Amino acid sequence: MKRAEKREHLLNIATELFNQYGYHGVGIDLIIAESGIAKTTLYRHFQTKEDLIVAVLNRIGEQFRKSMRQKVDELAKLPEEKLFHIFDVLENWFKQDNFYGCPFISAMSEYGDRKNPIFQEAVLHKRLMLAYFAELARLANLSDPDSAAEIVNLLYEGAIASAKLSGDATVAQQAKAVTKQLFKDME
Amino acid sequence: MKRAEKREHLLNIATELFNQYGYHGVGIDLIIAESGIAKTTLYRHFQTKEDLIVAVLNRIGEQFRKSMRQKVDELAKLPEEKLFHIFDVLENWFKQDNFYGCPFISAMSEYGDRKNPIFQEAVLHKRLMLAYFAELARLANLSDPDSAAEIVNLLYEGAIASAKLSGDATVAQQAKAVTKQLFKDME
DNA sequence: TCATTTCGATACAGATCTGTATCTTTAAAT
DNA sequence: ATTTAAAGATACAGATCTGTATCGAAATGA
Repeated sequence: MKRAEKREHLLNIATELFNQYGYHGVGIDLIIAESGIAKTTLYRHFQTKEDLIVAVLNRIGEQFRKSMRQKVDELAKLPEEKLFHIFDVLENWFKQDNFYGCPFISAMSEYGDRKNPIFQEAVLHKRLMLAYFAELARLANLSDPDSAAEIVNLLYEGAIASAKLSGDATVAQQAKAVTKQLFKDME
Repeated sequence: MKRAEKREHLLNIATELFNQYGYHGVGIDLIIAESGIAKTTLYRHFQTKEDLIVAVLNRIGEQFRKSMRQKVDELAKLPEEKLFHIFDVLENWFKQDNFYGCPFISAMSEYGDRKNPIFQEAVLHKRLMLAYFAELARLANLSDPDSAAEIVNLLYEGAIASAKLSGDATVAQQAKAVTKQLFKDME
């Protein structure tokens, strides 16, 4: 395994463990045990545990946003409909076996200091998601796309929280239905 | 200080610390240092740290729901309007200096096993909140109060997450406006 | 007043945490 | 083939965690 591959492998393992057991709930020792990579090597790639967490969040943030864009583009026949399909993507996420809630929300819970780089990485991802919603709202020809994006964001965050709480993926379709009702005739 | 008072004092201190720094982020030693109560005494009241966390969640859940009811009742002139005023209560919560997000959401993040009593205590509170929303939806004469409650719950949870993320309390009014628009003429 | 009992302060036990130092092995390059 | 550099395994350091054991003080009851 090459150097870059080991870094990727460490990030994959760490992501899974953090998502399931939380950030404080997973120690470096568990990550190296599960990954089979030496502790020295881990600390050569990531100077501290916080650096590792930031790297994990940065990576899954990029992956999530890219995947969201792709799946929305696949689902939507018309650009105007893309905004609604984010909830179909959510629903599939909720149905996955390794859905343990939003890693960014969890990170903010455990590292609540706004100046902490972990918190800021979470804020960055959420702001990029909000910007994406505004982009889709413009494609839907909504009169106030920024305001629409914030409302969609409320339903989006609410759906994630509710799905984790109830274990019921259908909340995504509820959020979708509300979004449709709100923006059906608001061009 | 009597025995019962010490228990209350411990719960108050623990609540504040857990909310600010997270559950794994606060050790028993910090709680006893801040409260000025002996460790022996703490462990006489709460057998384990998890028991303490469950007690904290149970207590703030009861306080929160009771306070929510009282404030909604004060704000609403008509029973039909009560459903909307939950977001005014939320807004005041968001504006407080010691708002660090929802303690129950944080608890579920850190103790993600659904069988964990901590997780279950969080689920209990959220289900009681949902039942309260349904109660208010019935007061508003909505045709499908249970379904309305679930929609309100999405906006409610979304507002909490967004407020923590952005530090902006106005999301509560956005959620309120959306709720009004959705249920204005749906009696 | 004296015995009993409850409670508090402290030290400690044992586990676990992050991060480093040491030493061996492997790989690469000349 | 020999030197050099990188990487791995392991042990360890020092801090912190939860929970307990010990011992002294204070309150209570007869």
